[in-house]
Amino acid sequence: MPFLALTYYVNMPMEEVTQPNQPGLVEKVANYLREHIVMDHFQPGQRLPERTLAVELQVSRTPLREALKILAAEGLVVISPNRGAVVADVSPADMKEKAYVLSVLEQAAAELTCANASDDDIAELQALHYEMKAAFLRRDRQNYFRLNQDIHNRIVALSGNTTLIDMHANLSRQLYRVRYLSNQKNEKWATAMEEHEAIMVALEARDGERVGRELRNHLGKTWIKYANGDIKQC
Amino acid sequence: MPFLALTYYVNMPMEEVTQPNQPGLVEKVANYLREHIVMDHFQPGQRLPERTLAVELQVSRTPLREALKILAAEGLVVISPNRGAVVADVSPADMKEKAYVLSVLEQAAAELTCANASDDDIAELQALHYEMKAAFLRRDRQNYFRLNQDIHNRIVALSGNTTLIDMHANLSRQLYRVRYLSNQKNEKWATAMEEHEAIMVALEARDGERVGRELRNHLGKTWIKYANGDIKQC
DNA sequence: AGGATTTTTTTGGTATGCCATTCTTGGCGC
DNA sequence: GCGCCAAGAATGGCATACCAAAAAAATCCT
Repeated sequence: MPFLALTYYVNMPMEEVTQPNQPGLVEKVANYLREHIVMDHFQPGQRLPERTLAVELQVSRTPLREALKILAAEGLVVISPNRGAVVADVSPADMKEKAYVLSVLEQAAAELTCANASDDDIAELQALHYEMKAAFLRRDRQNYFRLNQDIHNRIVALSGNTTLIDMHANLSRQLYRVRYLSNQKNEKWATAMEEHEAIMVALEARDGERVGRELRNHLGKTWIKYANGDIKQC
Repeated sequence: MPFLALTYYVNMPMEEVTQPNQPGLVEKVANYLREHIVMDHFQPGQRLPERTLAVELQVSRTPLREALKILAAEGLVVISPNRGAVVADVSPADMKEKAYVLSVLEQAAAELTCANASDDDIAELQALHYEMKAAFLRRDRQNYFRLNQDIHNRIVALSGNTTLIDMHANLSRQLYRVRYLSNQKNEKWATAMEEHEAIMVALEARDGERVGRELRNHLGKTWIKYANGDIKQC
């Protein structure tokens, strides 16, 4: 049975880059490969031979190739001419790079959100924040993670800048695994929670500059530090 | 003769997203379409039928389709399931969005560059800056534009963050036409030049925060304002 | 036996054909 | 005359076949 629905991941942003009303085969294949890559079921550097993969996924080479092109444009695989596709290297250095850019994007989004969001939007963010705090107090890492992602994504979504939103979603996908692992073994959970509190306070005050700064600092401390360690230690 | 080498554009960043050592047919097609799209030889919203385009370009549908997928991932075309590809809308609103994100990325890059670049790198930037000033004094818009782009791209390149560099290059491509037109008819050329002077001074002082701020302000004033006008007025 | 060369095999690149879906248009009924 | 429905035409989606290039393996020569 191909295309098993990977239900064990939580709140991964999918397919914001294009808007396929009814996903075709290429989208399915792309999603499938994307999930397996970001969940590290494929080793970085591993070759992705077209024919064997095609028979495994029970699809033809054509949609597979198109899916690989998409993934290449997203930076998840690297295609060398006449050499085929390999899973892109996800070295700690790469993750740090991407995390840095992500923090920059979220900072910028936060500033826009402070300027543009309605009071109801802010209220909803606060509601989610308190839900997350509840999960924190219950030591419910799963829901904490989900709500945390939701809050960050919403802050970006509220910016109203679709370019920003798409780029953020794309980077977010690529960092999903690091984020997930970071959440599982983050010893400074309480600190992260405090930082979130500060972010929400600044957000309520609509102090865009401050929200952006807190957010960037928060992200930097949470992931970049983690990416310094060996990614493979899972 | 297909694939005429569009030599009339200046210093457009091409193909930083992937690194095809020897460009295959798909890359050629993608480059060709990309150039024509950003140079506005295709109307936004115009359909891109596979068969007719394939015969025009004298290639088969397969590489064409793959090229379109890449362009879709880059945001230049929109592919609807069973509806085909159309040139992505480049409304002033879209351009403003992209320009904003670009300014954010350049700001972040500038901060990294101030921290990481060697003195020689800074010196080279200053050299380019004075070349550009020379072009300004000669009222040589063509070379001014080229050198201006070169300086901005180098500042980003010196950040050392390849993710940032790739994203910047991608956005830069999409904004190429707006930038070009803006350069052709920018009345506040002297102001832009002054801002560039300020940027270089801050860069020499390696004041990352100030460079970033000046840069973002500069970009905002130069393009976002222009994007407010009717893009079609060319 | 070792290395270089040639042959075989694997793999990616491209073209083409068939099928499904969608758009169009002509005809029928209201 | 207007609108709806159906049949045909156009178009995209997918599969397959063939070709070229690169990698691997076997053979031949030294």
